[in-house]
Formats: sequence, C-alpha cells, structure tokens
Amino acid sequence: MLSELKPTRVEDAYLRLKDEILQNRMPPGFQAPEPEIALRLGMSRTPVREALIRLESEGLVRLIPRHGALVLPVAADDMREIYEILTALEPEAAASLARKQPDRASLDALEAATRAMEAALRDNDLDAWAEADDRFHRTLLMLHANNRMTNFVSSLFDQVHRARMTTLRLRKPPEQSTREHREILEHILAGDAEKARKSFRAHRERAAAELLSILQSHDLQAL
Amino acid sequence: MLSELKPTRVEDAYLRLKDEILQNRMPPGFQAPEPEIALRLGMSRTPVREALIRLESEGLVRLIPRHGALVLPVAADDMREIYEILTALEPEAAASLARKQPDRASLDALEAATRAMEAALRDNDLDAWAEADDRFHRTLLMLHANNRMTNFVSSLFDQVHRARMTTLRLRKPPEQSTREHREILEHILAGDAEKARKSFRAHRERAAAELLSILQSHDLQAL
DNA sequence: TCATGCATTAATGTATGCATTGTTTGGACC
DNA sequence: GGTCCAAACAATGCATACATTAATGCATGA
Repeated sequence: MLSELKPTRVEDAYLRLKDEILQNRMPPGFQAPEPEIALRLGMSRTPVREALIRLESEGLVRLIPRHGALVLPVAADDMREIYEILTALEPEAAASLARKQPDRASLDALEAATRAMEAALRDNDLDAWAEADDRFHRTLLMLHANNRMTNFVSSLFDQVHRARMTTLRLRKPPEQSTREHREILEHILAGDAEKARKSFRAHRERAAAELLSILQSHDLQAL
Repeated sequence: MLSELKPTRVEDAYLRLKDEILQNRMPPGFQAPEPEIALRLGMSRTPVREALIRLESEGLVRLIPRHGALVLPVAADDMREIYEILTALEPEAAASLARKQPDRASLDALEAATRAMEAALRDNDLDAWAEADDRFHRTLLMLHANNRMTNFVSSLFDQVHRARMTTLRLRKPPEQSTREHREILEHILAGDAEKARKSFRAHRERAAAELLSILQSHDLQAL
C-alpha cells in the first residue's frame, strides 16, 4: 500500500547538492543558474528547482531571481543566531532525557559517541573527533523524541558544518569539549536533569565563544 | 536593480492556502489532489506544487503520494513538541531583549500589544485578545533580531493557531495570561534579563499545561 | 573615454505534455 | 452477497515548451 521506496530525483538532487555544499566542493559564493545545475546533475530543471527550494528553506542556499542559486556563507552573525538557538534547545533536550531515565540501551549510542571522541582525541584524529561530536549531538536529539526540534536543529548543524571543519584545525585539541560531553552524559545517566541542562548550556556557550573568537582572530568573517 | 516587487503565483497560492487552513476553511483532514487545488486557485499545478511543498515544510500539510495534500491536524503530541520548543526559545528572546535595553520606541509596540490585551479582556472581546496576544509574541521575536528563530517560531505559532482559537472559548477569561504579559514586559523594561526569562518560561509552561488539559477534558485529541 | 540606449541573450515563472504507477470500478465467478 | 481480477482511470514526477523580463553586450554619440 504505502511502499515509499522509490528514490525520486528531487531527493537525489537535494542530497547531492547538499553534500557538495557541506564538503565545500560548492563553496560559499558559488553561484549557478538552474539550467546549469540541472545539466550538471543530468536532469531537468523541475526536480532541481524543488531541491533548491528545499535547500533554501534550510539556509544553505539563496535563490536570487535572475542569478540562480547562491551558496551562502555562514557569517559571524549567522553563527550568533545559530548558537543562540542551540544554546536554548539542546540543554532542554538533555534535561528532558535525564528526566526520562531511558533504558540503558538507548544511551549506549551516546556512550559510544563519547568514547569515540575520547579515543579520537588520544589518537589526535580530528576528523574522527568531529564526526563523533556530531554523532553525539544528533543522537541526543533523536533520543529526545521531538521531531520538530530534531529537524530544525539538524538543519542548524548542517549550516555550521563548514565553519566547524575549518576552525577544527585552527584551535587547540578539543580536550575541554570532550570532557564536557562526558560530563553531560554522566548527568543524564544519573538522571539529574538540572545538572545536565547546566552542563550542556555551559558547553554550548563556551563553544560559541571559542568559535567566534577563532573566526575573529583569523579574520574569517564568513565561511 | 533588485525590485522584488512582483507577486508570484507561488506566493499567492501559498498565502491563500495558508489562510484557508488557519481559518479552518480547509479543516484538518481535508484532502485534495494537486490538480483540484490548482483548479480552485485558477492556476496550473506547478506553482501549487511549490506552495504545497512549502506548507509541508511548515508542518501545515502533508503530501501523500497518490492522494494529494492532506491538511494536518495538530494533535496533543504536536502541542507537546511545539510548546516545549517555545518554552525554550521565547524566554531566551525576552532575556536577551532585556539585556539589550532597547530604546523606548522599539518597545512601544510591545506596550501597545499588552495594553490591547488588557483592553480586550475588559471588553470581553476574545478575538481581539487573541490577536493582541499573537502580536505580542511576534513583536518580541522581531525585536530580538534572530531571523532563524523568528521564522521557525512563527511557523510554530501558525501550527497551533487553530487549536488556540478553539480553546479560547473553552476556558475562563485569560486574566492570568494577560497579567503575565504585563509582568514580562515590566521585566524587559527594567532590563532584568533573568526575571524576564523566568516569567516567560512560567508563562509558557502554564499555557502549555492549560492547553493540554483543556484538550483532554474536552476530548479534543487533534485540531 | 565614457555614457546611453537598443538589440540580444538568458533565466525565471508558469503551463502543458507524457510516462509511470497506484487506485478504483465493474463484472465474472464462487 | 462476497471475492478476485482486469481494465479504465487518475495523480504524480518529471520533462519540455513558452512568455516575460532582467541582464549583458555592443554600437553609437558626446
């Protein structure tokens, strides 16, 4: 009845374009008209158009009337907006998770991500660290069971992805950040909602400040 | 150069459909295929399609493969999701506004909205009250200058709009809510970020509890 | 050289066409 | 009457066509 198993071109275009943007193969400032993108993707304008609209609603791209799609930079002010929202939402999710006292199994994924961060830190493998960090945050969201929040926050993660990749190597090893994740996890495990919230909030506030300061000191106004 | 002043059909379709949904002229459960909607709006499927995609991303509609667009109900669990997010975000905006100490002029709109609520309460004009309430919340967001937050929260307001319209008349006059708005405003004016945050949070938590309890006691699982 | 305006080009917004595929209907058969 | 199947129907996803209109290039003239 409801198969739902047919990969549509819109979906394909969406995923491919998003990937190109996040991997910086279509860097900020890159601009192309619909027909050109359609040509590159080997499909007609119609599905490309719909994919672009979606990317625009997620803040990765801007559609400029006669100039095609522009891959947006993420400027310092965007970071401010995004981190402000993350600072408000994620701690809420963490607190609620702590309150819920989910079964150990659900938390295994969080535990695994945290361990992966710690291991990556030891190995000095920044890419692995970033991946694990991302996984931690996304897992936490999933466990929290608020779809609207999950989707929205995910799109924010995507938006800062490039910036974080850049700054990753412009800063000291993320020891503190790793410790904070462990701490948050402990509070969740202990079922202490208030501490979880506080820790997470501190984590985000520190991360935001650090990111902004790196951007400024390297004069990276926009990524 | 950038005129930006041409009403497009997509925009027209979007606004008209959204209005019909919010005014309950297309009630939850209403379902129609693209061609039919296009016919009703007097345009081709293409712009209708794009408008529907947008409405879907805002959570008002769901596109079901062979059955057209379905106007979504807002169920109790959706309320939970939405209010949880509002409870986290709006107090943040209020706090930051208090911190910023904006010039009196910017706050006039908030003051006006609050006064309008108080007046509407005296006159027992619930529609006017609801309008003023909505205006208060939207104004606060605007003043806060976080576009991502503004847009997202606005879409959440839209989603609960119908439910609030219904419950409006199933409860006692919103005296407490009105008082709370006044209180929040006072804290902002006084520049007390923490109190503003606390008040707003309490406001949202109470409102959420009230709404959910009304829905339950009237057995309105979804609106 | 630089500004001006016209002709050309090209991108968008929208309509329409078409193939695919799921849904529904009308019987035939039990 | 109920069930099963095939044929007709219909909606979607995508391609393509087209009118509009902004951007661009170029020629012209100051």
